[in-house]
Amino acid sequence: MDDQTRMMTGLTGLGGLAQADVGDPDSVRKQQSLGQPQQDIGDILQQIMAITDESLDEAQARKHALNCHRMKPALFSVLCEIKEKTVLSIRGVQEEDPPDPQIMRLDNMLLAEGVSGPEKGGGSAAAAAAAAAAGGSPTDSSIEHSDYRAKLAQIRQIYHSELEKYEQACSEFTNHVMNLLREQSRTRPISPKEIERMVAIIHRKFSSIQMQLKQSTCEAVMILRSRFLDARRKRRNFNKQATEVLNEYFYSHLSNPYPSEEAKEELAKKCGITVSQVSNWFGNKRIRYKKNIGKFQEEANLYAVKTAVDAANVSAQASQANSPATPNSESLDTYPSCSSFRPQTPS
DNA sequence: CCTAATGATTCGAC
DNA sequence: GTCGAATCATTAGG
Repeated sequence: MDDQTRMMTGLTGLGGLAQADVGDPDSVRKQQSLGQPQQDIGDILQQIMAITDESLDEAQARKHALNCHRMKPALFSVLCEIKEKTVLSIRGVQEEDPPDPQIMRLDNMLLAEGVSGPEKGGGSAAAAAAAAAAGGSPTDSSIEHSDYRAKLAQIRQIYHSELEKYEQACSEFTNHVMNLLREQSRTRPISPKEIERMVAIIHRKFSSIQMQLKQSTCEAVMILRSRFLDARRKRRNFNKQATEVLNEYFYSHLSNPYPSEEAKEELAKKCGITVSQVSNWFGNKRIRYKKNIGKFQEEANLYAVKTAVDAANVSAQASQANSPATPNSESLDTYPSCSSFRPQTPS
């Protein structure tokens, strides 16, 4: 008990850590059970206290002596343990939290947009598809496309350079702190675990900064995208030839105006538009025709005649010697109820 | 400027 | 996935 009080008086003024050290019943028990080495510990602590009053050279020498002391590792680990129990247990509770759903969402979006991930990846492909669906002349869509791509590349570049900056700063800072702590661990009870934890704390801080970057990048992409989508709505009417081809198909298949995938592809190629535009066109055409058959009567007759003439020409060429060409009466049908679709046209 | 036409989008049903 | 239907947004024509 004598030594205990001596230690306590020696320690007064060391601050919170020292208070905690002696206050912890565990530490008291440990120190008491050490028996003889208590003397050594007391001495060491006295010496530590005295260091502040000494000259730099003296202190340095003393520090070295302390570091070489046989009891140093034991004392060090005890102090680390106590510190662990008191201070760090409070701070280190919320570590290893699962990946933030928000940051995962942001990551996924950036990946999907082609901002993060492999160079010139899916994002530009998506943009290409969107641009292709934009319609109008091919030059127009490619202009929009390249515009979008350029803007996206710009965002991408900024994102990556910022990210790199952050990562560099993070690793620099981490190294700095680690070196500092390692250096200090020679005179302060700092366990490797604590250093590890500190690194984790730093990384958390930096990743929260990264999340802000990701968030603002996502916003930028969204704005770009919405602008692009707005641009997409700036439609162009199809050219006359394309409309003609589509109408021809529609009125010659009036009984079943549902082109197959192959037929759509064929029409798309002929008209210089995309398959989805062909689908849109037929969707619109069907509903609008059905809504007002009368209005489309004239148009229907026109195309019926046209296909009839074409068919007549073809059949005349094909079977000149065969028989007196019979005009294709079916294709002249203008009412869906009368016309019957069959794949009779020589293709 | 008003209106019809038209290409694209969205939504619910299948 | 496609389809019909309603709707939006732009274009074209008067």
